Amino acid sequence: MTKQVLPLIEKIPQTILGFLESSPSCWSSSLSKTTQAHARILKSGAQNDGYISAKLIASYSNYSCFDDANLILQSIPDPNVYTFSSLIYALTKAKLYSQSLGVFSRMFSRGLIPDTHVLPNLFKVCAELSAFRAGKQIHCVACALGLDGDGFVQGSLFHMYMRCGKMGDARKVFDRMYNRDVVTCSALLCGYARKGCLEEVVRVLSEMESSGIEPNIVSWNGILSGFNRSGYHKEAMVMFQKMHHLGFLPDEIAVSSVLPSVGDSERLDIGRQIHGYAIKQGLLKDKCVISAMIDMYGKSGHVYGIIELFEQFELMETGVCNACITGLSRNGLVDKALEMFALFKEQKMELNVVSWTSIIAGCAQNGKDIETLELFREMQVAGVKPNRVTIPSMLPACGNIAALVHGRSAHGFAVRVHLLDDVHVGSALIDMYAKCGRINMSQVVFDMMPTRNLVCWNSLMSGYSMHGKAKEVMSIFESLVRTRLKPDFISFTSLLSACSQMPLEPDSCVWGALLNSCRLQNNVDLAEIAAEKLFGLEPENPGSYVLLSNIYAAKGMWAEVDSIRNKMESLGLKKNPGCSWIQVKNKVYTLLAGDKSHPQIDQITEKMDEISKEMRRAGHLPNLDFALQDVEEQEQEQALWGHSEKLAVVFGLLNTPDGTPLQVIKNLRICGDCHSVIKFISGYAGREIFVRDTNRFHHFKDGVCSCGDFW
DNA sequence: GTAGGGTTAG
Repeated sequence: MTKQVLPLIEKIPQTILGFLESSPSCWSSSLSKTTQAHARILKSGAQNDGYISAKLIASYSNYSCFDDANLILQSIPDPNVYTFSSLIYALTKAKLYSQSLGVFSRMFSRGLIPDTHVLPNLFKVCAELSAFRAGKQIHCVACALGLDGDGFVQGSLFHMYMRCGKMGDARKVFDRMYNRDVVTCSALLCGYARKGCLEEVVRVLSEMESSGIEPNIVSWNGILSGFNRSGYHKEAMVMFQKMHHLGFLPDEIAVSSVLPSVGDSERLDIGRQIHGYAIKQGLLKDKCVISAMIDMYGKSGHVYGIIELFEQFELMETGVCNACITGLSRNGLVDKALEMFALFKEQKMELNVVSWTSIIAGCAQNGKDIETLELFREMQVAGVKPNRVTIPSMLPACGNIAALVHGRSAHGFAVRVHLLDDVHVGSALIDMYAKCGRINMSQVVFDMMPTRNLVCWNSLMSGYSMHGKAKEVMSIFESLVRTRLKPDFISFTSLLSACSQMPLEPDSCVWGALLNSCRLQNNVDLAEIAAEKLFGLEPENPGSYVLLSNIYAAKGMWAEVDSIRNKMESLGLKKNPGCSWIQVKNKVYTLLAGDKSHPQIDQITEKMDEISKEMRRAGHLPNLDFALQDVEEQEQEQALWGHSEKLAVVFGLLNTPDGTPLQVIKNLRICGDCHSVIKFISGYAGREIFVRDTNRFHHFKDGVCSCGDFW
């Protein structure tokens, strides 16, 4: 019997002592033994004894019967610290942290004083919940009770502050600890590395040396992983070299901890040296080393490195395959990545959420929007549950092609699995809704976020700016300035595109905006200046040539139009073909400008004729300023009717029930003629029509457009 | 009954 139990036993009546002296199996060898013991206790009237009830609580908790345990606690008229602490211990062990804290607060409010046994449990709870304030309060209680010199209390307290990232508090506890060993020192080293404090790391190392505590491989690996995980790449590489220099041979863990930093710094030279070292030490059998090495080559743009390592590694291991998919997509080889992914499926490889998210992100980042959505569906069919990384990876694809239905269902999923607290998920939703024309939903998502970072604010501002809502952008910017966050380049870009002060050196975006205003104002002279700047800044972008040519064409300056066309030809630049997308019944259809091979072309032409006649009858004439060829009027008119956004809208009219809103996206700017035709259709056909072009949103309703005919 | 190290997805 321990010292603590003996005084308790002296107070226990004789009948109860009988239970204690019987073998432990009588209490807790099975749940039924516990229930039997419970029944006997109730019969003997011993249930109100603090120690006996504590043992019962511990036994019930052992079988996760926390309700029974709680009931016992509540039924005792006069529970003691030991009774409460047995439940606190059990709940903490079962990771029911909030409940554990709840029991503690009940205990504390009854005036019971925590002891050196309860306190470590409480600090562990605070550590797991990152509940720094609660932890600090309990620390104060411990100090007031004079219990903060206890080794266990100090150890758990130190751990709690470390987990909460409070290095100052952790260090104060550390300095008072008498049982500092290599384990505690390693934890401290890792904590400082996570904060990027190279100086502190070096100081702790020298303190260890002077107090005769030798750092081991785990200490070094902790330093490496700490620096690496928080993005201190240079520091991670410095410490890797230092460790090697001091004679510690980096092992598998050291190598896989430092390689991500090497890749992020694009230090292919260092990466190759580590590769050589890994071969020499025989570390290339380890799956983490292989994946990290593949990842390093991928980040450094060395595709052959990826393939070579992948082919050398004999095992088909999920992590290694995932690293390959990411490495290939990162370097634009998304088709190759898709090919590999198909092969993995064929070979019945175990594909996890990282595998699916990797290929989904690869597709989304390489313009394969439709594939992205298909893979997202396929993933769920395969029984792999998307997570907080998958959702923000696939949402941009929904935004790009305005696949509102898919975006909404991803939103619904995020709600069901409680992902809305995540800033990445939130920002991606804000962006998706804005691009799908639902800026109000963007605002709703933003308003409901519990915490917001700069990306969330920027997404909302760029959303409003895309919708031409300058006032809103400015008022959001003002609110942003009132927070602790600091607006960055992106915030200012949204603000600038919404208003026109300009404290920065104009870049291609600004000159592009100016060129577009010249088109609106028919200002050829200024347009030529802006276009010249753009030709210098982005000589390979056909957009600025086309825009200037449009301005000439609108003024009937056909010689200038020709000269621009010749210039483009001599530079080998081609006008991007006009292309629009529309979603009909969950499927996205692509329509190309002037495409006469479309299966429904006859119906489309017929419908267009009908609309054209109706328009003429209503007094609208086609706006030939936007026809870009110097040809006869009738031909020009036909070219206008071949514009992809008109084709898409008419296609939508034909293939959806009356009254269904239509959603179209265009890869170029919408032309003025299309704008007035679509405005007309929205009234004539009674449809709400959303058209998103490369930089603006147009919401047509009852013959009017949200942009006020100015874009 | 406290306490240290790894890869691949945004």
